[in-house]
Amino acid sequence: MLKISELSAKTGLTAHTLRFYEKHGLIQASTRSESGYRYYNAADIRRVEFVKTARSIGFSLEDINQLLSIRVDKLSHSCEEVTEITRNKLDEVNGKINELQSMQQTLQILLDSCCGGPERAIHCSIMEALDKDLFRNQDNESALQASGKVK
Amino acid sequence: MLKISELSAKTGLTAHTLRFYEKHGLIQASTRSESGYRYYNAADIRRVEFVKTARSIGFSLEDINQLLSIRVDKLSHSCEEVTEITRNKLDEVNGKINELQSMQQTLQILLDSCCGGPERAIHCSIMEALDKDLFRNQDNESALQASGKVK
DNA sequence: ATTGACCTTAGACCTAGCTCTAAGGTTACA
DNA sequence: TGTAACCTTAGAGCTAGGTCTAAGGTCAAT
Repeated sequence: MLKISELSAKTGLTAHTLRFYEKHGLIQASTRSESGYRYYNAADIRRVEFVKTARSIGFSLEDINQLLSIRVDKLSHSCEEVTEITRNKLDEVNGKINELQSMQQTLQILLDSCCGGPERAIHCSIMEALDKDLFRNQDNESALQASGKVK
Repeated sequence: MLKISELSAKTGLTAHTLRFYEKHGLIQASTRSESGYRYYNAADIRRVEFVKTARSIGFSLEDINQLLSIRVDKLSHSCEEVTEITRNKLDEVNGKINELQSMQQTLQILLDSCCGGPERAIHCSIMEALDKDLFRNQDNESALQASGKVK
């Protein structure tokens, strides 16, 4: 049975975070001392590790709550339910990657278009691009190329 | 000279957002009526469009504040300053993409490892993987493959 | 018995970028 | 003159996941 600071040391999660997870229904100390101290047994600890692992993969606390309710009663749940949570998360991650890759491309085009030197910014092609709003549509690259700013 | 609702219609930003940007020093209505109504002239509008464009690329409001202070006095600033802001943003975006791609890989491996069917979750390989903490290090794929869960 | 390290709770604070509400003043049109 | 649609401000609320504080109780070692 571990006290909260010992569990904190074992898991790398702060005592604050452990209490926060408890408040949100993710974990629990199945025993409390008379004075109210939390004591975590082996099963409690495994549950905390599960949460930590799921969190490190990127699952939200809400996702994890769902996964945990499957975990405590696996007979009543199917692999399909687990894969659905996982697939939803993957879709979300893929969506974010696409957004970021779009930003990445635009930023790279901007960088390629500018000399980047000590010249005064009076004709800086990045500033011009932002001013001319070459990004109204998805056609950034061709718009910038048409503007003659890409090397 | 546009009133705030007209500028809102023109830019697609809400009046709330325009006031919010003003509060954060990004934009301004250079004229106010006697009763306090904001009136935006052509230069004000171009500045708002600049902010909107920069925002759509992913620059933070703080980045945009820096870009704007360059924009109003280009003679005192260099292309180098502009590219530094842009490069920092690109680095940040690349960092996020890397994180997300790592999640993506892990989630894909999990999905590949599970039947995803109506079977009871009692031996679900995703649940097992989360329980066994196969993600303590970066070696996710080989750990999962070693566990024999990848098809 | 005292000290210092630990534990408890409720609740405030943080980020970033909005989004909305309340309470009231202004303007345009019928 | 009425009323609907607009405008103003200050400030609260939202998301997500913590992070921290205050005020106080407990425990172990000296």
